[in-house]
Amino acid sequence: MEFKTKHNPAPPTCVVSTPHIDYLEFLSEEETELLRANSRDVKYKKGEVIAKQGSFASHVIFLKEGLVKVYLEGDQKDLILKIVTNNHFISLSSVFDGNDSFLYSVSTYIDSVATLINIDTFKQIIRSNAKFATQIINLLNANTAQIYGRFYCLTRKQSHGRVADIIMCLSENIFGSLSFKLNLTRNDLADLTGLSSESVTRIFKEFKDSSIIELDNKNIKILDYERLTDISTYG
Amino acid sequence: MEFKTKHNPAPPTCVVSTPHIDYLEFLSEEETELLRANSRDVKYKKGEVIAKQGSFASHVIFLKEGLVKVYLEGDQKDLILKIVTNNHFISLSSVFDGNDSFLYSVSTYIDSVATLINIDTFKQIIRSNAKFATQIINLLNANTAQIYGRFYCLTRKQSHGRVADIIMCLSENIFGSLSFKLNLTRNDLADLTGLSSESVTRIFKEFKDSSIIELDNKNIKILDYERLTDISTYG
DNA sequence: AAAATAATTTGATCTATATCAGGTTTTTTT
DNA sequence: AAAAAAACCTGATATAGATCAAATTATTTT
Repeated sequence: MEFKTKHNPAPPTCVVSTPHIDYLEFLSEEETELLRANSRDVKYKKGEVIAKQGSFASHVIFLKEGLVKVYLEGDQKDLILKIVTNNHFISLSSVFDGNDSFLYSVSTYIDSVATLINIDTFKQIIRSNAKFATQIINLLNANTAQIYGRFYCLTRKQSHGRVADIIMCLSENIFGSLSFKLNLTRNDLADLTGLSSESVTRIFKEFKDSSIIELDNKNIKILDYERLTDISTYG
Repeated sequence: MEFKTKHNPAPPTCVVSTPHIDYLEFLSEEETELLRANSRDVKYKKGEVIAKQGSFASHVIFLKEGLVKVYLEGDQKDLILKIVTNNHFISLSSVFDGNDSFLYSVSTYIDSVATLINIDTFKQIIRSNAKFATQIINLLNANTAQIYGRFYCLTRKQSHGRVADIIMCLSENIFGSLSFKLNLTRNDLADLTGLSSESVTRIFKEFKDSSIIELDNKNIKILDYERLTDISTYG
């Protein structure tokens, strides 16, 4: 029997997959109350912009419900940094002295609810509660690890590997199942993989023709996970 | 007179340009002593590997002297995440519960001295000193902002823009002068820009021919900074 | 249900940049 | 100083994936 050692275990490339966060766990009753008093839940419809790159970040955003993308805008095409699922912080990187503006934009894929937490309150708690600060550091690091993985994927892998990556990441981290109904357009997938929508189409078809996935309109089923992994690492 | 508003000020794409850090400033005498007792300075020669991706991170690395690159290894070509200059932390992202391994490799461009700080000691201080933790969070965020900028550069800009970026970043953040002697090979530059060394050569020549830079062997002088900026944003 | 709109597929072409191969210059070693 | 090795430059060619255009299929609106 072969003993396989996993080296370089690849971080997920589309989504930050930290466990759901009960951020209140590390706070005293007082602190919890303070945070509650300075938070507000806001509903967003599908496609709406929650945060705009460059604008003043007066709050930290926690995604209570929904699914959003976090992306960089620039003179060229947008760059999607990550997808964030419910019960995760979206915008911790703006908790940053001297530059209280959003580094990126955030918009919703589906109807969503976000908790907006006043940034000064949030900072104040970080400055006084080292346990909480440690947790935040851990989250920031998980985020960094994921961004690195995605950075590597988009700069070093070619089209087939990228598409394989995104299929696996959606399956594992968003839908939690080998078969799922994709509520993203080919264009969304193109944005996510950094390819053109035509290329995504073609590669999906190839995967289908070689029975790696089953594909019926928007329904995807992964048939050969191992081959997908191979394509991801070597393609 | 035109009033120019800078929007989307681009973060540096090659290097983390936080001010030099006196990380002891936020520590009590006791803590400073504790840290000192659990730190060690180590000398590295040019080209040596200071940290290896995937290996156990038993310490946090602070670069006291020198110049290093931080890069991801993978099945494809390496990806340089950043350059780190003296008096900066190199490996904060490994201060991360549950995954105490280096996310990346680090190697020196020139002879360097690193302070290796025991990771448990470091974590202990973070957990008990919220001011210090806040500082670390700020550093992590500065790092994140820089990685985003580089991510954007390498995935969205084409060759000319990338070369322009790297020239400007080296000038501003590493050498602090419009003319400098490059102690990096064309291959290093290729790695840094994600291009082939031949492409770097060609683009350097084009920039020279259109008097954007002066180029004599390894000596570079920026003649037309504005044009370089334009190329960076639109090229 | 029909019409209109949007998304997807497919094939043909184009293009930026890599790769390859050769010669030249610079740097290092002897 | 000569020889060897490394780095660099230049032109020719190859290629992955983008773009364009037109046809088909889904979805939304009327």
